Amino acid sequence: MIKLLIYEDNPQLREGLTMLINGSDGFEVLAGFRNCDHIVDEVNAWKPDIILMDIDMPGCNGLDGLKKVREVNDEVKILMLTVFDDNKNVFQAISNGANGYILKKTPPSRLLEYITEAHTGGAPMTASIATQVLKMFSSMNMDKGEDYNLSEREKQVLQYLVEGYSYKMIANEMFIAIDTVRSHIKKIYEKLHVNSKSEAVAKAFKDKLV
Amino acid sequence: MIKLLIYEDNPQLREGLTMLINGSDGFEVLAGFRNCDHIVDEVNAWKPDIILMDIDMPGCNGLDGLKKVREVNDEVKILMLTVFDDNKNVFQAISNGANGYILKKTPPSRLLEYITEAHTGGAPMTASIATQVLKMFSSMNMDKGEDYNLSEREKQVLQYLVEGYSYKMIANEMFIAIDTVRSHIKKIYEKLHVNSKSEAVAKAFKDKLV
DNA sequence: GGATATCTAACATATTTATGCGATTGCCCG
DNA sequence: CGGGCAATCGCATAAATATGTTAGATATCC
Repeated sequence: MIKLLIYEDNPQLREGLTMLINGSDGFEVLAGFRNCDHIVDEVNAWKPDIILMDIDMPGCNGLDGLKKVREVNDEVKILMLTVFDDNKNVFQAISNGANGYILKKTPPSRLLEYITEAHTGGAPMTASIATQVLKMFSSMNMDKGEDYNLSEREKQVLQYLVEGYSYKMIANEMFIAIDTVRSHIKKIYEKLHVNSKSEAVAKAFKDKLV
Repeated sequence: MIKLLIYEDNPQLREGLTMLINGSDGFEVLAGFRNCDHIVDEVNAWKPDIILMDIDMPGCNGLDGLKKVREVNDEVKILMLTVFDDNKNVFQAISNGANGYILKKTPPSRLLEYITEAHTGGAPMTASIATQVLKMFSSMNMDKGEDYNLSEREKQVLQYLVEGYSYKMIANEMFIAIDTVRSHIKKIYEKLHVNSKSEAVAKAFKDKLV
């Protein structure tokens, strides 16, 4: 038996969801609330498996509720419900530990599937939401800027620089003379078009050389 | 009518998918191939709406195929098929522009739904895949590490350091004496627990202070 | 009023970096 | 075989940075 709490400010929708879910075998709605002002207490009291959480609620909204619950409970699965596939909210919800993100217009049959999936550890999301997520993903560039043709040895030295080593320490770590370290670094500066250690470090981060 | 190409090295599975899909109204499998060595030509010739692409194929695998197609065609929807919800591959596929990522064990009825969703612009993925994606998301921390209580002025100075300015240049930019710059930087080092410019720069990047 | 913090500034000194001009040893490639 | 290049070292010098100590002016908080 999967036990649920519902947070949804619209009474019609709340009742509708409750009836739908209670009318299905293996599901039980423990209670429904119109906002999540006291969600932590409520979760502690009812110990649900799943929470259906509307995003747009007066008072404490769904994202706040999500955060409040996650501060004290990582177990309960939280499905976010929303009317739009709003980029920003999706992102917020995901990084705050939501277990799924589905549109309210999801047909009832699908909703029950989603609940089941969430209960078994999946992360259900409607295809349109998934599109948002994937777009976000590919927009956060994972491409490694330029290459600069650094030699192996130069890459090692740069690595040490990034980690805050002095020339002397690098020489020790690499078993070479400090003057050799200088030589390498001079070459690195040429290749990166910089002329100081901190610029090289900055460039290494920016271009994801490290 | 949704037109598909199938790339799958296992003949049984390829035939099975073809029969399943051709047996359903509104779908048509144009052709099936055992690897994607000539995928660009094939896509140009057949002009499919959707490509079902196995990840694990001998010769040119699914990820390579994905890349090759995306170099010349952003329109066709590509659904990746896989036996495992392998973290690394999911990630690769997503950043290379796949439109969905589904497990082969997906029941036939669902598969057709997924194809339809992809065709209408959605990004179908099975719940277990979505879990992977969400995990990746929350692991790539968007949280701004610590705060370090840098004062306004100190933040400005750090900003200049990150941009590769020397003390002298910073003094000029900020209309203060170079000794004052020194003072600020000393304080910054204390607060960040570092003792060199490049360490401070590195920390600024790591903790997203800039 | 006193404690605390920031911003400002100065002086001294030791260490580190940046730069230039070498040189030798291998190694690969045409 | 000779030319190019990476890797190794040396020396010298100028510039930048790190560290310590001190201190006045201001603002804020209790």
